[in-house]
Amino acid sequence: MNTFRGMADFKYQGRIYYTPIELTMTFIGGTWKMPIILSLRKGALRYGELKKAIPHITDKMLFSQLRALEETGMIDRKIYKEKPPRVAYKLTPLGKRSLKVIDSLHRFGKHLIKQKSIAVPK
Amino acid sequence: MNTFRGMADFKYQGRIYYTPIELTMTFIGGTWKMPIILSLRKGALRYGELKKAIPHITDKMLFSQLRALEETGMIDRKIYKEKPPRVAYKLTPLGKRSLKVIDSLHRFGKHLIKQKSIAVPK
DNA sequence: TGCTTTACCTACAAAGAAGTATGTAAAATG
DNA sequence: CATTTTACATACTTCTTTGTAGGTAAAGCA
Repeated sequence: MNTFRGMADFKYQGRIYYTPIELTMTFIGGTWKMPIILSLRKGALRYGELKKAIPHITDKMLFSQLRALEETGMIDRKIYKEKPPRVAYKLTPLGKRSLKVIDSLHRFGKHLIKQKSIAVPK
Repeated sequence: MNTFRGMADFKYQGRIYYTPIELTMTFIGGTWKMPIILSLRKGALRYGELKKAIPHITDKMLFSQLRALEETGMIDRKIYKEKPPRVAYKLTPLGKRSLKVIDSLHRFGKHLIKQKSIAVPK
């Protein structure tokens, strides 16, 4: 059986990657990162607005994925020092660039829906 | 807290999906499906050839992901009734279509490598 | 007849991602 | 001064994915 572990292609933040695709998935993979990025495509949103924009997300996932997206430089977190302290999240240039990729995944999904004759309400 | 579970957007093979992107990830997501698809882009390969083409994959993952890709119609499995029984895997038209998407993910990864100044050997 | 090759296949364990439930601080509001 | 709202934060559990470590069947070869 295959137990060989060869040389990694590259490292990022202590993790080993064998292909650029694996790296991409660290930035936009998982259930919630892409929905968050898509929600921000028209401009900055507050925490509560994101929660409304993404119907099924829990606080835990929203907050942890926002932190993850911040750490990788996909979104910016801006605190406005107003009377009710206000926080807004927006896409960085890198985040905006990822929209093309996410759109490609979205279009393939729509193609699948047609091809596989999956019923979509509305 | 958010315990609301609303209406699903659509169903496929008993699973619930809220966006076309989620559906796409069922077809090409996970660690190994995209490397397998990329390995087949130049033409059909046998099981053993795929194993050589994808250095770090185990038998378990190669075989289970080949089955998954077959089930979703991304690849075809052809058995040649020759003296040493021979099996070849190749992309279906749907599998070929996914190459565009995978390429988009690949290019974004390369962009990240440049942007984040990640060292890549060779 | 025993050994090798090809193409699988499975039980079990470990690791990682996501969900459940609950808590908190600071300011506005009644 | 008690209550509500906003924006988080964490402990714990469950679910899913991946890895480890084996095994098998069929045919050809020595």
